[in-house]
Amino acid sequence: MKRNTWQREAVREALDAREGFVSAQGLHAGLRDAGSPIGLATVYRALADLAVEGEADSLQSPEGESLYRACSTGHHHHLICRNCGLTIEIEADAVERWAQQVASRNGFTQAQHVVDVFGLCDACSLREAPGTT
Amino acid sequence: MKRNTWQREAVREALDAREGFVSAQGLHAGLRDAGSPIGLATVYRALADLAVEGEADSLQSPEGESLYRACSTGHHHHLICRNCGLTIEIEADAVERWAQQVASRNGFTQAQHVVDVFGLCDACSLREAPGTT
DNA sequence: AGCGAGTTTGACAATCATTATCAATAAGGA
DNA sequence: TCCTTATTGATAATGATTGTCAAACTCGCT
Ligand SMILES: [Zn+2]
Ligand SMILES: [Zn+2]
Ligand SMILES: [Zn+2]
Ligand SMILES: [Zn+2]
Repeated sequence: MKRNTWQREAVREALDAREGFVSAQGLHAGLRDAGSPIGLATVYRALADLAVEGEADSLQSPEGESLYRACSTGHHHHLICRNCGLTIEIEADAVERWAQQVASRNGFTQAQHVVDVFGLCDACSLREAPGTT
Repeated sequence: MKRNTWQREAVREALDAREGFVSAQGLHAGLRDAGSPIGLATVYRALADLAVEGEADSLQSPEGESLYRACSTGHHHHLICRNCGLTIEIEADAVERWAQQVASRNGFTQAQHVVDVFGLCDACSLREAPGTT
């Protein structure tokens, strides 16, 4: 049976408190800094569980790290600033349909998909673009 | 200046010979099995270069490995069988436009996107589904 | 063909995120 | 409260990827 521990709750809360995506390492560091004695392995486990249960979204950063984020509800995708990490959830039925179509049209079943858009947010764009340096 | 070595050529050819995506480790193993004395680090470097030069596509497997594949030309996405690795290149202007739109509509610039569909191919679907096992 | 500066290679060490261990702890039903 | 057993966490192990650096090689030049 699944038990309730303060650790799992702590991870859930820490995740909720974040704006964008965080790595397990990052979240653990944050918790430790906040005084929690929670262990690293536990954070990994808790995040993996949350992701399975649908309470968290997960994706791979370009560097290969697994990133997590508290997930509102339902299936959606993300628009992520690769400079400051700002994340915006986006829904796009059109893309969902397209993915299904592409899959079945090619004889594929049990289709899943990875759809994420990375870029520079409004604010960060200004700092990168101006100087034609 | 960039020099031509048999190693780089070997990697390019080995990659062309593959059907789906391969990991650097996998490609290296294959080359070694074929009798080549090429080093692992070199394969990593060659693949990274090919990816930058646009001669290879790269993506992260769900397990976090970097996978590479000889890339025909131009920007496109993939439909990948998560059982046998069969890969189909797909183009979808609609998705490209959508990604751009989502980005700019939210003030993002320099948008890139990750769009891949995973599923079970025709053949693999049969072996997984039948027995309600 | 022979030379030499500058690249590239490759064996091996170093990183680094993630997973496995496993004894100690604590959750929750009886 | 007591017992069973899931969970925790310090630490070791794993495994992919990158860094190191001397030796080998490329290629323009003579
Ligand atoms: Zn930003
Ligand atoms: Zn979707
Ligand atoms: Zn491709
Ligand atoms: Zn298949």
